Amino acid sequence: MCYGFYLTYLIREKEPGALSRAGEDAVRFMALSDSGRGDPRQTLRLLWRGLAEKPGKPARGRKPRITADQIVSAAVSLADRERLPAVTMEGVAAALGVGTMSLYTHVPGKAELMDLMVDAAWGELDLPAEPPARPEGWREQVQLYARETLALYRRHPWLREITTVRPPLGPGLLGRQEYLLSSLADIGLPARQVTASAGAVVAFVDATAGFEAEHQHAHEVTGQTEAEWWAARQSFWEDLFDPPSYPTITRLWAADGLAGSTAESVAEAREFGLRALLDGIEAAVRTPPTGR
Amino acid sequence: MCYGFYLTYLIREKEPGALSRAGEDAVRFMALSDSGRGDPRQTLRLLWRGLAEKPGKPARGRKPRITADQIVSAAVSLADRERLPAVTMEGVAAALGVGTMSLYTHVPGKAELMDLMVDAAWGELDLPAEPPARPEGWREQVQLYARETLALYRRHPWLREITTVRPPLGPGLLGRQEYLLSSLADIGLPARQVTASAGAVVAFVDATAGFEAEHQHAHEVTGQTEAEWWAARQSFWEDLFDPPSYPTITRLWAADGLAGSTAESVAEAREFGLRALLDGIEAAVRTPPTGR
DNA sequence: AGCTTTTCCGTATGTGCTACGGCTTTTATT
DNA sequence: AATAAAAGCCGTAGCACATACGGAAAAGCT
Repeated sequence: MCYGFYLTYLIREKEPGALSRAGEDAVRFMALSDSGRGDPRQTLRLLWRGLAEKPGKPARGRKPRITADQIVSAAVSLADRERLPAVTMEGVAAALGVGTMSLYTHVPGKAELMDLMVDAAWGELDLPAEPPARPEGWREQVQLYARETLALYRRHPWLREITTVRPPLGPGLLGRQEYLLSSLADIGLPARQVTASAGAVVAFVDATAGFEAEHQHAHEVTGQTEAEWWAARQSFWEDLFDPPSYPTITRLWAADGLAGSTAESVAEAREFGLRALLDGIEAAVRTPPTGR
Repeated sequence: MCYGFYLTYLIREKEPGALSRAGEDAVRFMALSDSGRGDPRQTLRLLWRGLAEKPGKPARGRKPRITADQIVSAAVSLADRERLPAVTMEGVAAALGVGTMSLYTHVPGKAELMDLMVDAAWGELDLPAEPPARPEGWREQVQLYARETLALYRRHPWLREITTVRPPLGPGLLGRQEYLLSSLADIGLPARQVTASAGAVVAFVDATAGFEAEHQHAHEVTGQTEAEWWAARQSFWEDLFDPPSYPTITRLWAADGLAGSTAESVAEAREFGLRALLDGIEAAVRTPPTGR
């Protein structure tokens, strides 16, 4: 999750000056869940497999029983249903009715499969580029992004479990970036702040959407409701929590005005925060804060 | 990462009405990296092991060679140096010079160890409760939180790799919540918006700090600089990127005004976003947005 | 000394990724 | 046709890791 500053990458680097040849990438660190090691060229070709379906292919050899697309969507539905740990090469292969190792004919490895899953998911966003469907003001456009992202995370809560510093350069994420940047490009900010504000929006929206989605799915997957989770920890309040040490928590607890379900509170924080963020961006348009 | 709405939990649930007895929690889903399954009681006791060092302990049986604290800090330094995947029970035990299985005497399992690591890390935050060291205005207090959090993530970039919907109820996280809530409790917002704004702040600050930290450490760990990473993907720009399909990205790229290193851009987005968020909260104080 | 309690840890099991290499299927060449 | 070449399929095996189990070792108690 937190593709926060992806756009930063997208924009900044054009320098063709290669350094390490890197036909074989250094083993990428794995965080959250892994994503993209191996030969980046190959992964890129897979990410953009929609294009470049080379037409005059000789097509020799055995006919493939499965395609990369099928593998990706099988993996995605597995993850949708049972979360990321359930996505094993065995499981995906079984879902397709082939042997485990057959997957490796179409996909370099699990990390690359993750990249493909991520980009496929982001590609689902419906962010119209043209006025009929596209909302009018930039605020509305950003809010559409926020809504779509929340819906996306709800459909695919596992998105949150895959890191993306140095994310897949695929059409899905690229499309998202284009949309957001185009929304913010001409509101009157200097270029630098266009990037900054877009980065801030993505960071906030992704974080809150991811959290909310995971929160909701936690119940479905564990079979444990939030109330049950708390109940199992009731001894905390009885034995360990020391009110004088935490006066504000205690006070707010006593005041209680907050009520509502946790889900509601989370949603409120999301709404409130996004509005505040947009207000702040708007203020920056009127009065350049740093005066750059 | 994204402890976003932790405070929501902390405040909302007091209902003692237990549901499932749950001496044995349902297997908790693992996201990002796992955290906390097993008997919550035992984990809680470990989290608060600082207190409750029962004084009149008979102290029978073999003397322990290691303590939970030692295990946690060994795990933390391992993670600091080599990231989360390097934290294996074997590795931690080896660092302490004991057999692998000895760890299980002091810690129920790896998931619980993660919880302990997380709470220990958050406990490092230096957030003074009293005026001498504590800044004056609430904005400054929140900014102090942001600075401290950024520093924390830089020290412990693996924090980002551990999920925390339903996080460990330990002193570290509790302390953080108390600080933030106390900063925002009396600025003039209704209780409900105190929670919302605190949630928004935590979501944003955590997301950006986590991203920035991971970004920086990516280089150190992989040995691959960002430039190298891009170089390995140069073929993307040459063969796959279609400028007409992404006009804004192309335009901003051409404009280039953004310059600076990616690290700078990330930092800018963080600063810009936090300022905007605080501005928005301040505006909400003056003019209740929903009028609740 | 013998008993109890607590800790230590070797072994074994299960899960998961993936390298390897043989096999099958399909097309091209002679 | 017969043979070669290409492409895909997948069984086996190796390795890494968490952890259940159970016995050995150490410390105090009676």
